[in-house]
Amino acid sequence: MPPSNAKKELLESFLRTTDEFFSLNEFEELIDSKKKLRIKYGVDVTSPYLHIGHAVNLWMMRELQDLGHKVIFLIGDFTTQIGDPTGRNNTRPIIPQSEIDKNADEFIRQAKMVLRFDDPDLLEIRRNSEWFSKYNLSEFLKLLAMVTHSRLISRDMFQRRIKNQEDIYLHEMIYPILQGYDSYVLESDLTIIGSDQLFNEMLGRFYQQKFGQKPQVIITTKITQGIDGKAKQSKSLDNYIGLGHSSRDKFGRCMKVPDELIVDYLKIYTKISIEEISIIDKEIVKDPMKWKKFLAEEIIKRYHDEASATREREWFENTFSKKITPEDIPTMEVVDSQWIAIDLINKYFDNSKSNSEVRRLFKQGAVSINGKNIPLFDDTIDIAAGDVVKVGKRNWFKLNIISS
RNA sequence: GGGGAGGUUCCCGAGUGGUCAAAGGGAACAGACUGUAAAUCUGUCGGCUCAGCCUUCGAAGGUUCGAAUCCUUCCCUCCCCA
Repeated sequence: MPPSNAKKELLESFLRTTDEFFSLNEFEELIDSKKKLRIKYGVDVTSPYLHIGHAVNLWMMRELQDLGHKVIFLIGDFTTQIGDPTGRNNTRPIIPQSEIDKNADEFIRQAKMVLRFDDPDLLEIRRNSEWFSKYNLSEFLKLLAMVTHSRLISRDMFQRRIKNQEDIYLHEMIYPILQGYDSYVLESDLTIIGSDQLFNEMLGRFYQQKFGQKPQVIITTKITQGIDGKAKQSKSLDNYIGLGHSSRDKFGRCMKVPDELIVDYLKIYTKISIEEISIIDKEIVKDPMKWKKFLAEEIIKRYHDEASATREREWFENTFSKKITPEDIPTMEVVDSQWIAIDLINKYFDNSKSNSEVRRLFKQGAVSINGKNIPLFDDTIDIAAGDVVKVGKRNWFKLNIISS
């Protein structure tokens, strides 16, 4: 039987962002089976910041949703109490339940930018405390009896710690077992993950087989460097484009991406066709900025809309290329029309910067009013309503004088 | 239980009695340059009533004219042995 068009399209689309299938054959079988798939999407809600890297996985799931498959959005509220040791060279702090709930809400708010949450046939929300909080010890021991110690410590991360003579706490070793068991409980057919989760999800396959279930297919996705061109995107390095960022920030952050990364970003983070990207790849040296803006617009279109994309591009061009003071800047209301320069700026920053820091800004020539540089922080200046103050590259505000 | 190493400014990491607000790197910020919030270059990067003063080097005491550096106690982290 020749592959259907839909399947072909799906595979092509998936190949673009897939690192590895475990296995491709099994995946194709799943698609061919015409079965409504259950896609496990397990979430660690330690910190609720989704970036466009996470969203790569979400978009793949969204594609499956659009074909009628169902995402099981699994909040790992129980396992979060343990803390996933993945990628950590030290033990993760444990966060309280109230925090977990709050984070889960925020997480969902962001995931909604990609996944459909509106149809219970396409998405259901579960929590693994449902089964683990009342799980009994003898059952648990049976689970443990199925896995050997050497299998668990074969994990690269554990190996690293052993090599460095660092501690491995027992609950950390249990974590993969619990995550794996989730797959069995949810009868997962498929899960789409970062490659760092591979070991845990492989245990899912293991347990499913042990319990007579068909093992889930695992798809790991490609990872690109962060916007600083270094490590992968992360909150702590602040080198990510977050789903929670405003469209303006998304645009700016895209512009921060090193030129060399533009093509990779187009491949992974947009739906621009591969053919078109290969043309861009050849063109790009001539005018990297043009294509970086293009990338930024595409990304904003994906999470917001076309109008925002255009608006932010224009804002960026006007503000940074043409150096036109933007229209939509905050207004600061003041009473007096005569100020010591530094007091005015301090008022704007509202104690978020120290006096020394603000003085430095003056010294470095970062402060201007209506385009005229104010070099001395202790100058007395006369201001009028409508005056525009600029501090550094990205801070502007307008003055409004109110009568007391 | 025994032995050893260590806790330095946002991060990494030098510094072992004065020349230390503390090297170097990273991050960040500013300026220049640029078609980019890329790259590159330069500068800044504890606080203040700022050419001076004040507070920092896990905590508290002590020695000294003078301590991040020496001593004492305490707290914490890591490693080894049993």
